[in-house]
Amino acid sequence: MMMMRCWKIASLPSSSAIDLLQRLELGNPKSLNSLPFPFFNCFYALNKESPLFYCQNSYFSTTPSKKSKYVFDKIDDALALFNHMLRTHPYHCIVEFGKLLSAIVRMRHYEIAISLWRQMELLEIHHNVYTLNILVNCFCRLHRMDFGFSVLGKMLKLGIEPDVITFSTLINGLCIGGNVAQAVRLFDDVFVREGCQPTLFTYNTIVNGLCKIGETTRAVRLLRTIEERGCAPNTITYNIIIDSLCKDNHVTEALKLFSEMSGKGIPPDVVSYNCLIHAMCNSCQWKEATTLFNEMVAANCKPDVITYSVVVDALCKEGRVLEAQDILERMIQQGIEPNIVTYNSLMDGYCLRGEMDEARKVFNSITNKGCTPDVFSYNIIINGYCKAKRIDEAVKLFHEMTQNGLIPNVVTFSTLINGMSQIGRLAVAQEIFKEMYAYGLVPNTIAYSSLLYGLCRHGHINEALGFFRAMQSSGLEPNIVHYNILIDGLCLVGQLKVARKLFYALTVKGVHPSVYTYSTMIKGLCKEGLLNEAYELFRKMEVDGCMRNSCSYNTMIRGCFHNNDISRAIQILHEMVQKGFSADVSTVAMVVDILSSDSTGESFRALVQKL
DNA sequence: CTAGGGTTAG
Repeated sequence: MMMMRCWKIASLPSSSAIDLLQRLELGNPKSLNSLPFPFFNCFYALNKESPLFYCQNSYFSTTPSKKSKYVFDKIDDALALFNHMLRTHPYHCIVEFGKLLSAIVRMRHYEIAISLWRQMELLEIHHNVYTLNILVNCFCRLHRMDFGFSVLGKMLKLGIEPDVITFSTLINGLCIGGNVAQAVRLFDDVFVREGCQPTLFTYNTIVNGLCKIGETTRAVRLLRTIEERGCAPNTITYNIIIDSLCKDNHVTEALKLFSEMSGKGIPPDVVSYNCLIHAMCNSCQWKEATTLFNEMVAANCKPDVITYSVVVDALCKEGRVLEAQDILERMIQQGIEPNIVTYNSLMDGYCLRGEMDEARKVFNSITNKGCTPDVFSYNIIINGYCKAKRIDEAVKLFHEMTQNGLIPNVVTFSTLINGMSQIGRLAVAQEIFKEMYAYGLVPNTIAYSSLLYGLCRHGHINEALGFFRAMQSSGLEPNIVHYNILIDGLCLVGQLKVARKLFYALTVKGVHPSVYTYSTMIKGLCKEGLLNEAYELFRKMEVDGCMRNSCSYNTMIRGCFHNNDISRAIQILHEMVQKGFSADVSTVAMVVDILSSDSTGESFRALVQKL
């Protein structure tokens, strides 16, 4: 740590280091080592633009400049400072306490910030609008809007007038909880009816809320309203909408807004480019992604760790892990250190290819690279082992993560449940499902579907139906994946009639069948020899607006083979090839099987030759 | 003190 401190100071030009210290009234660098007693570790930054000044085992005896803020690398250091401040009499001014609370909030320790806030209150350290706003924000982040609004009441009782930040924070809280309608209502109440002046922060919060619930069109309308009201949108306003348009697959519109902002003199930044590059990479438009990358460099927007991580992730998802490795090396050459997200993407890339030993190598090297595996890292590698049917290693890592102080989440549990379901260890899968509650977690739709899948796949259809009803009683709305699993499970145990009934009831339930639903139903019908009905459904699905994919064709062709309708199989095979799809492994296996059989092989060959 | 971008499960 000592070395690190020296490096930090040494990395500053000496004149600016001394200047910095003088502004902090801490004397010259040497005096740091002779400070009275080890106390706390903290970074003390003058402001965003200033270099960080690392200060270990020291404390500040004087009040630093107004713009300064605390940056801690450990929560304990923040607590040590707090305790120190409580022991100092008379107390530090509330502004200093506010800065400390704000540093804790930046570390996302909302509960701790609330607890310190309460301690201050008990010690009759008077809060101001700043510390009250921080408290509001903490409750908002913890999804406790009820308490957030109580703080508003408290402010009024204390005679402290809530300001635009108080309301913007509350509006943001409502948006975070998906309660955008209420957020808009609060906005109208405060800023329209009461005639308060919203800031761009307030508008951007609403724009973001609308985008996050998929109301991008409304967000664009709000962008126009903001302009009409004489408030100039900024880069962030545009970035929020550009990102949302990209995620909705409206990349053309996103690009339109992108050029619009430049035209208005609102400069795109690294975030704007990252959103667009992300969209291009994910849709395999590599040429466009490269153009944007070069453009951003030319526009003096330096690609950052997120830019490179986006590219690494997209390459990995395409199975191009070696190219991803190249990018990773290039980013290091450019002086940008990969972070845990970059390594997680790379690791997942190997997992997706089933190359678990390579994935493990990445996992094991994370610590050496100066990063710490997080819950994502463990979830990714656990999933990799589950998919590779190496369940023991998955379980071992689950225990390892808890030993390392990481708290498994719903994804961890769902992954393990699915892994156990896949290999038929249903009792264990059910145990893990129950274990979730012990961790204070609430299973979501995916957690339910993981176990539902196991029950169905292994023929426990009645248990599955009961479990499905339990999910509904818990207030979760079933989606198409649940129905796909149930329909498949019903077909598997020969309950075709029930499966069919469920299939035709989907639209009434307001759930749209997916390509997979059709394939499942077609497979089920073929299994019971109802080839004509299956074929009718195969034709009808596109009429109903569900485009056939490779899986649909393969399922239908296998169904034909299964029912010995070779000529129909060939007809559909022909159509499939014309559409640019190809036979999958099990279809090819069936074709090979038929070709090698004496009875049908001959006629099959004859028919194939006619194609 | 309030607003934006990248990673995981069915």
